[in-house]
Amino acid sequence: MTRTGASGRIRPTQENAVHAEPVTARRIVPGGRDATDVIHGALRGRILSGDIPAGAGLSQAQIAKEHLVSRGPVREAFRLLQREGLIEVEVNQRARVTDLSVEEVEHLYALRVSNETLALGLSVPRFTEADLDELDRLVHAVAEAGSQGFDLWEEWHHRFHMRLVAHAGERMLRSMAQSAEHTGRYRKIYMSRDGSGWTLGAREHAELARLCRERDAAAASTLLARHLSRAGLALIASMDPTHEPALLRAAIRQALAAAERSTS
Amino acid sequence: MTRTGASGRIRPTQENAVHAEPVTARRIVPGGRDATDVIHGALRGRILSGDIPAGAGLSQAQIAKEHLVSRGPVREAFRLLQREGLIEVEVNQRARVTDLSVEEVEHLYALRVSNETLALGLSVPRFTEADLDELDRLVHAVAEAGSQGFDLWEEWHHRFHMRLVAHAGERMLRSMAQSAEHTGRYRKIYMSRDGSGWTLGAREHAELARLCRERDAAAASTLLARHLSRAGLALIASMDPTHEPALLRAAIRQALAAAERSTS
DNA sequence: ACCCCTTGAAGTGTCGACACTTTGACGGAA
DNA sequence: TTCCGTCAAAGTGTCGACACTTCAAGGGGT
Repeated sequence: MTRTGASGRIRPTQENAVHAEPVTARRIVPGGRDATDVIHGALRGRILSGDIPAGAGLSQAQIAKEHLVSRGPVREAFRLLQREGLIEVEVNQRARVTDLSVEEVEHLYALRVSNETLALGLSVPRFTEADLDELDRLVHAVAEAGSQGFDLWEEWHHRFHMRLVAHAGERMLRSMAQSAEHTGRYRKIYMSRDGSGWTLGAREHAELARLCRERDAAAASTLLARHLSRAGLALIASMDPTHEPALLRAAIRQALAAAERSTS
Repeated sequence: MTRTGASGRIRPTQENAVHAEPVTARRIVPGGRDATDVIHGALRGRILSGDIPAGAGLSQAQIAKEHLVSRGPVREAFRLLQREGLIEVEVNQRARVTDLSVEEVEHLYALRVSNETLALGLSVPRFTEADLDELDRLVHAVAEAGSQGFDLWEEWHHRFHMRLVAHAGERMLRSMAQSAEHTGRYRKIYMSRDGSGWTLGAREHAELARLCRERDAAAASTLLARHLSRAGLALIASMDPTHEPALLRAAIRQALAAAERSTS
């Protein structure tokens, strides 16, 4: 391979991307992507989509060969994935894709319910007209993407939910995005694709957008809490019907109590 | 420097640790620390303690020289710090220590209030006798450390709060620990060391431990919410008296409403 | 005086090489 | 047969080297 050299930003050669990551054309301008970012994104996508299953082992050498880079950037990408909780790394051993337990999925949803309802309460009074229009557009995009496979739907669905809490500040956003992505991974594996969940979700999305436009923070928060908790409880039940999601139920109670109180 | 070679776990040579990280003897056995971990820990400590101030630039080469390693491990440590939000990195430019805005501090506290009260509610019924004894011990340790400088106090204080929510699962714990550490950084800078905050905090810690022992989840959550929110509001006020912490107030309302409701 | 260009030092991204560890297969002893 | 030591292959942690980028200081032309 030709030496790319320093800051050796990866040239868009045909040979790269052996795994041909579709890479949904995110932010072209604001901040160059180095090899680490490319590999991190590729692996993250493959893990979250289930392409690389939980428990699988990842070898630095192999990933490096697949992407035609040396092991340096791969190691850095691994560290990012490790921090995100997507892989586990022991010194001198191959990295392994993490396998979330029912309990962890439950906790992830509890965090989502608690944080996203909170953030939504803050966001509603701050939405601009442009935000609200964007929300409506996303509602339609999600509905349309629903007929074109899970991955695309998940992508738009995720954007909708992130937009909903966009005014909560970058720090909270990152925290929430992380939980949301993790749950997405398991949704794909456990949820059936053609249940009533989709159409029901679509209706709730539209309703959420409407409540935001009416600046009804309490109602919107309540609906979001129900929306998330129903999805979470269904996912948990499909993973292990005997598991009793105490924390998630507590989070739901907390969110509903807060919304209810804010109306009075 | 002698070649350490592969898996080249850093030997405890005298020459290493130019910066003589005191490294509070954390987990000696479970998982060897490689160079990246050592450097990450050292830098994290120096940033959180304020030794390296916000806005400062960090050069890979310089850090590498200080720790007598090559730039490889330093780069990996930087990735970790970046993901934790402690430094910002642009391609081809030196890393810079992040400077949190009042708003971000507020959001961090909002997350803490929301998540930690939730987690405490789950933990209270699950505490073992050993847990409760450990809590009492930590209460005393915090009080004692209070007379020995901020850093030590912060260390024990942090452990107390983490113990309080220890039964919430590793995933939630990590999320909360991160918020807590960030806020700690700013507490050191902005809070006066010898105010009433310390003794007041100590009394509340003891009270919290007592409520846990009595398995009064609602009262404990309420107290924790007040404890955190008072600290947060004071810190925010000292950073920028004109800032109105809407989100934090919302989080407090949410937490209190949830606790109140769970009693009825 | 001002502006542009060169230039060199400091710094970054990446690579290939080397020392060491882990793993699993093989073969001999019990 | 089962168990344990041997040993090569695969894999990991780290290093020094090189290509490239950034940035600020200086010098020449206008």
